[in-house]
Amino acid sequence: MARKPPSPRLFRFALVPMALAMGEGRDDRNGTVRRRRGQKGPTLADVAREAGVSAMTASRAVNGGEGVLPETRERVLAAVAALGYVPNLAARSLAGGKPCRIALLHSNPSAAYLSEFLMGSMAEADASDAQLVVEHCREGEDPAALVARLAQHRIDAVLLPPPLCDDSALLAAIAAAALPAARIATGQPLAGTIAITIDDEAAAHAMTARLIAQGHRRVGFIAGNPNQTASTLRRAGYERALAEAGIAPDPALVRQGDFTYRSGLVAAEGLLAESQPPSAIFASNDDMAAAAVAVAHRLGLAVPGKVAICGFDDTALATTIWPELTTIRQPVADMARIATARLVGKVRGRRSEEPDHVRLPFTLVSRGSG
Amino acid sequence: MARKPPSPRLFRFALVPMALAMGEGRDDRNGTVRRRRGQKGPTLADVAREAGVSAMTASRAVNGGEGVLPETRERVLAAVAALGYVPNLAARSLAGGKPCRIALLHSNPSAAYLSEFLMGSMAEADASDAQLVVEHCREGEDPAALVARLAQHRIDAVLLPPPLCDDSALLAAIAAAALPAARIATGQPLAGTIAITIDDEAAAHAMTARLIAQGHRRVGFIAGNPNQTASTLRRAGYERALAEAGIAPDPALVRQGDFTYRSGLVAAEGLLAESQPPSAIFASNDDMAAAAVAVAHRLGLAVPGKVAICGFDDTALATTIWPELTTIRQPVADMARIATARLVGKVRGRRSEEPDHVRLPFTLVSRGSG
DNA sequence: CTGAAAGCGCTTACAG
DNA sequence: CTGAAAGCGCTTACAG
Repeated sequence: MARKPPSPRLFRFALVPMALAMGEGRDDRNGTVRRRRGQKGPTLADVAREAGVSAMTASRAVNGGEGVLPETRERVLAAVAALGYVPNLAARSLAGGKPCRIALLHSNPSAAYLSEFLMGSMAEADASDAQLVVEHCREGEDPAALVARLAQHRIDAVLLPPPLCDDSALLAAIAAAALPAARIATGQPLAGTIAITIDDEAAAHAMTARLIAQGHRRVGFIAGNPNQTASTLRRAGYERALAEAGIAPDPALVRQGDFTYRSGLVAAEGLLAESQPPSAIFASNDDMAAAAVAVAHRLGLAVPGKVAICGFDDTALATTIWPELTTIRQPVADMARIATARLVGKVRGRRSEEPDHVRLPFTLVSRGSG
Repeated sequence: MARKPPSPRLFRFALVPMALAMGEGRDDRNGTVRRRRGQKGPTLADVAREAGVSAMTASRAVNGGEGVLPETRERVLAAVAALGYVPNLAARSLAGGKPCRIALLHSNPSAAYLSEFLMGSMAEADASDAQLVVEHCREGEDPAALVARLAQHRIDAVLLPPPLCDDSALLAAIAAAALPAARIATGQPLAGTIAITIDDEAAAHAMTARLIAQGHRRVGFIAGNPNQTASTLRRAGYERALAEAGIAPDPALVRQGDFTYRSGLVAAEGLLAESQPPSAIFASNDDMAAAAVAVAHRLGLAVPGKVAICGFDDTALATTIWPELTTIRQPVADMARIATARLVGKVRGRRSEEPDHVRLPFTLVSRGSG
């Protein structure tokens, strides 16, 4: 016996609730409807249904929750937890319409610095739904060409770790392109760009003062590459500490380095060959300090017994060699994280009351070398 | 005089072409239509219009171009170039429905290795439209908890650089979760997982054979941490080279290290204190080789004059110290790139005829130390 | 405070 | 070989 077709009215009743039950009116009842489901986990719609609200409200609750009744918000968050909902970033960024691509420009691939920097940047980019792109700048590359390349890649902002943070030609090209930029660890913040630094002068002062407090009166100093503005600040900190202790600066105790181990070798050899050699050497970075340690050992000088040696940066090398280096640690990952967050804010047009220049605290790490 | 309303037919004609001319039926003629444009550059639709094809065809031409007339393809590509079109990754991944999140798991943050690894992985992830997530594994973390965390983050596959590539408990948990994994630089490829390696045995053999060819008969060896399978292979290569040269192995010339500088210091001191010290030392990594150089210098032994010293890995340290280390370079970035590409292929269900184990060529880098 | 609708830019079925 | 339509999961305007 043939079944009677349902009346139009009944049919509609049967259809609507089912569709609703399936979620967002999707039609799963027959094979004629095309489906394409990429995501494995639950979607916002699933969360909304679970919480008994609209997708909109669920979205609002998930993102900050502004303008949502606390009670509603709780309900949505409970659904999120129950379902194990994780937002689909692609959908979010497509719908949001505010893509944000940030380029990390680097020329001097100091691997240790770069990897810590990347950790911070990537974490922040991930959290802010921004995309991080790493761009290597070739030595002496034309800044204009570089900036053109960035435009081609739809870069919205740039992260400039040292030494690029102090490259004035590059800075000018970036400014000309009106690209937001964040300079990390520069010694010379500029108006119009974000600068995340530590107080290099204060850090160098602290290290030198510590040495003086230990009784050292002849403290040698190995300066960093003058192409980095932080070098000047470190030297200024050293000189101020000396002055405060009433120690007359001795030009013979200051040598120019360029941040390389080689330059540290030369500088330390010079310092330790002085007729009145220093009893302590403060190098402007760890590579040069490590070189000083090597020279001391070669000369049979105990470290720190005969000569105390301190570095700056707390790179991997500081804890690789023996004795391990007393040095200054910068919170590189945090600096990168903050710089990235600021840039995302700028790109997304967030109105920020925060100052463009952020100074993070450094740490004097006391280890065996001095 | 009032205008006559257009006939229905005319109206439709007027509407359709205008909409087409505006692109994809968007209606820009009055303010009542809501717009929301996130992207700054041209879209695929713009390219399609410029090339006089449908968006579909433009899409096909842009992606590989399978099943598109060469001529059509050329036209689309010309439009891409003319407009400076760059695909919107968010849209692509949302529509593609094949999101791919790859986690880079690391426990031993050898910064130099990690940053080079990241460069390769990020570049490939970017090109493949996959998302790279960096996950740090705490020392002795419960593998099951880690894998659960990965699931929570919707990770589709994992990248395992050393030493995690050899962590059997972790490997088991990953296998249990059916997560595709790529092990990089493991000494022991396994069925079911991707392994990207160099031939550690051959590399160590080459280095040792070179030393022997230089006239060294007493070649010391500092072994690596046994928790990395590559350590065994390096030692095997050293022993084979000795055997091939007819040199009887001397147990006094082999010391156990653990890849740290400290362990290299101890091993080198032992080796050089032998009554018949080696004239060359081959350390299983650069940190230990650098330590050996330091010990030699402290003992007043010229490097390589009195004792030649070689390392393995070509990390930043190899070119930081003086003399610079002769060592073996692994193409870390390429290894990471290939591993990432393979993983993306697996996740996207690409049928691959390629073997699961890929061996890349290494390079013996000859520098000043030996 | 909450929701129905449209849309982000692209690709996947499905047809020709 | 090519295309019109639907849909990916989410958010933005716009209304209540």
